[in-house]
Amino acid sequence: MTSQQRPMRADAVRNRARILDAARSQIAEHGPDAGMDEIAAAAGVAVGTLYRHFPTKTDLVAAVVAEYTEQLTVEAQAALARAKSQGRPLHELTRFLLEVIRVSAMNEAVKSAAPALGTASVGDDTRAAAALSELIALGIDAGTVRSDLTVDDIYALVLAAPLDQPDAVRQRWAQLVLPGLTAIAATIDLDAESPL
Amino acid sequence: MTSQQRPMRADAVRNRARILDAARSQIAEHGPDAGMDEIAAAAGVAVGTLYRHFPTKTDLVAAVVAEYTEQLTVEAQAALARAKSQGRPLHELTRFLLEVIRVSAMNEAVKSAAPALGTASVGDDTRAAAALSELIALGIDAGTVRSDLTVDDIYALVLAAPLDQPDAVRQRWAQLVLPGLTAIAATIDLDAESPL
Amino acid sequence: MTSQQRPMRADAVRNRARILDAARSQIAEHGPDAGMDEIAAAAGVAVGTLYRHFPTKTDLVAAVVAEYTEQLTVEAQAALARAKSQGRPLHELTRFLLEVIRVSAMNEAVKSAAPALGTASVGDDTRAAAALSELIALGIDAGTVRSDLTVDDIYALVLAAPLDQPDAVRQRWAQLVLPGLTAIAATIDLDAESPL
Amino acid sequence: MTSQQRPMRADAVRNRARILDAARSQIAEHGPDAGMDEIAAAAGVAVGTLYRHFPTKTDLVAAVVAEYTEQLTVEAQAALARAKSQGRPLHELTRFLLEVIRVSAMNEAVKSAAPALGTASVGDDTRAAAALSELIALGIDAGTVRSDLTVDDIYALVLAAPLDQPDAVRQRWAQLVLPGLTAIAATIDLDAESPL
DNA sequence: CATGAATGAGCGTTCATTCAT
DNA sequence: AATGAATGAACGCTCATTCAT
Repeated sequence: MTSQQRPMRADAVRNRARILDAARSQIAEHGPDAGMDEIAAAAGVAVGTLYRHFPTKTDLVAAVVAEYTEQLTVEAQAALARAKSQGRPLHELTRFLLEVIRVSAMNEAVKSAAPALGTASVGDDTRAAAALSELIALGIDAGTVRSDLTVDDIYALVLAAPLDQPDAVRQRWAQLVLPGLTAIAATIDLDAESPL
Repeated sequence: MTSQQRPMRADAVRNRARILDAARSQIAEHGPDAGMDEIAAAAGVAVGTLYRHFPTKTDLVAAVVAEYTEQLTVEAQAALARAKSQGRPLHELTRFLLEVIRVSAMNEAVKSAAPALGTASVGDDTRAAAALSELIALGIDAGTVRSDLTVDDIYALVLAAPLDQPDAVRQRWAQLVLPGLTAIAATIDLDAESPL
Repeated sequence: MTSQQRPMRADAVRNRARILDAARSQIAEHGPDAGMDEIAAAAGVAVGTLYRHFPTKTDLVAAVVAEYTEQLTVEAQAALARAKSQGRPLHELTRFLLEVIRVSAMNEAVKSAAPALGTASVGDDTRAAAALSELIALGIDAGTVRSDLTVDDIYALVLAAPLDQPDAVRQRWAQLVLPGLTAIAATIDLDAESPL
Repeated sequence: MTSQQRPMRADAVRNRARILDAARSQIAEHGPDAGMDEIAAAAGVAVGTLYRHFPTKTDLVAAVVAEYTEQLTVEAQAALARAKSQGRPLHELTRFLLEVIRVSAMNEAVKSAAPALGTASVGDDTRAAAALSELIALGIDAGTVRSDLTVDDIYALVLAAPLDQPDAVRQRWAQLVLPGLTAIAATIDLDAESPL
């Protein structure tokens, strides 16, 4: 996949990276309507070069999204590894979500741009899903994570996070949402209207 | 704001309503890129007429969003009224959020379109804010709603709801998120890693 | 076909005509690669106006070609009418071909552009075909036109005429080719190598 | 012209031939818009190599056309040689034209591409002209070829032949056109409207 | 010398907005 | 007041040509 028949030329590699950086920041700044010419200019290359690396705009956005999901995977696997070695799976799950919304801030517009362009959305990465699934199972076994939590729940929360908001808003969002992942949350009766 | 210098002519009123309906459905269907010509055609008027009522596309989208926030206001005031007459503020708050995500489903694309166009976002309606503020206060007094909850929290959650997802996803989201609004949620120590 | 639901606005009619004129001359001058912007500029309108009248370049070229085939039809029908009233069908056929190559000179590049753009080619007009068919029949009956001549032969010759050449070349071409349409031509034995 | 200062390297010779073959087939298949990259790929070389041999696209097309005119020359000289040894110059002239339209079928797109690119057109080859001139003179002396026929007439006919049509159409075209080259054709009075 | 990545003017087309009718 | 034709900047993309490797 990432291997090439021939190694790419050094300048081509550099240009590809610069284009991806430029695309990420331009899309983050101007939304899905960021122009290819502007992305190219921001990358310091001509449009033709951009198109040599990414034949269509959809391809370019897909590549940016892929970079982002790769980050998710790395975070998920690291969280699982820590939970295995040090225990505390709920803590790791919490930390994973906080970390995700942190790194996602720059990628928000990218994420919202993706569906509009027909690109596979965030959350298709099976390696990330496997790691999260195992992490949740550890938490449920430990009795700290609510027993009906699924990987899809995590993805839904990530997709619904206010990633484009300032850090304070995102932190507050986490404070409101994270309790819902704990074992105790499942026991709350919202209709009881009693202080518990 | 909603008052006019002169009463609008009957046909102008009708045209305005038809344009708003058309705009809502076109934006919902085709996203923020719905064209002014298509909206005009769907409304059964010419573009020129559309521009007489809404000088720019941004104005049109703002009007659609305003219609939506008006709905929020109505819901919030009804919830407050019920809480006052029947008690159970947490229940009403919960019900409000569920209702909001229900009516919002049709408006999701509209909401996502708004920021892209520089329109003031959902949540600026002071009447809704007043009602919610009072409702939250009732709940805190009753000891069922978490004591640090604010109106902005509610707006943040609404903005972060997966409104464009199927009903099942939205219901699940509510199950995960609503516990975070209760008094007990504030007592959970996410780092304790104990079953509580 | 040429009727409209509503009569076009006067300026729209004028613009359509100017666009067709400009398209004909630009395509004649620069070949099928004449740019839409240049055509629009030559017509004194903006590109958008051009696209309002002709949604794609193919449509524009098709319209230019249609104008040309309409001319062919008129010529063919006039030739038939004269042959009926005055006799001399071979003379009329000859005159038709000469007239066609005369009016075609300006349209040559257009004709060559048409196939390249997927437009139906010259020669699809059934009214012209009907008139020519009848004209040929008259000539064969009179014993002056070769008895195996068909309408397709005429079209083939028109398509093969050196329309883009100067008038002298086209006249010479006619001198060489027209004898082949006569009854006597069919009697020539090219292999006999005798003076006849 | 075809001589070189230094003999080309063996691989350069091979590359030049492969490029010309590729150019001929690509232009024949995709028309004048065949891309330099595609031609290079079809030739199995990189674009840079293509440009080393032919500094511009026009040069490349000119070379393809030159190859074609070389074929014409060979045919014309062979026809002349046969007419000298065996007599029957009209037969040879006829055969030459039939042969030309046969070999030209593959080159039609090339020919039509040439003018569009500003390349000198077919018919500049003086060796072919000399042979044809002599051949025509033989035919006039024999009394079988029309006495006013010139080499330019032949070229005009070749350029105007429906080379891109199926074989049947081209054969029919020959049947219609060849009589016009005979001595007898010059005697036909198109206006007489008599059966001769 | 060959390679193929980079260039950038130019293309066909779209669409928010303006203005003559 | 409504109409819809006209505007033109901007878009995604192509391709003949150049030049670093």
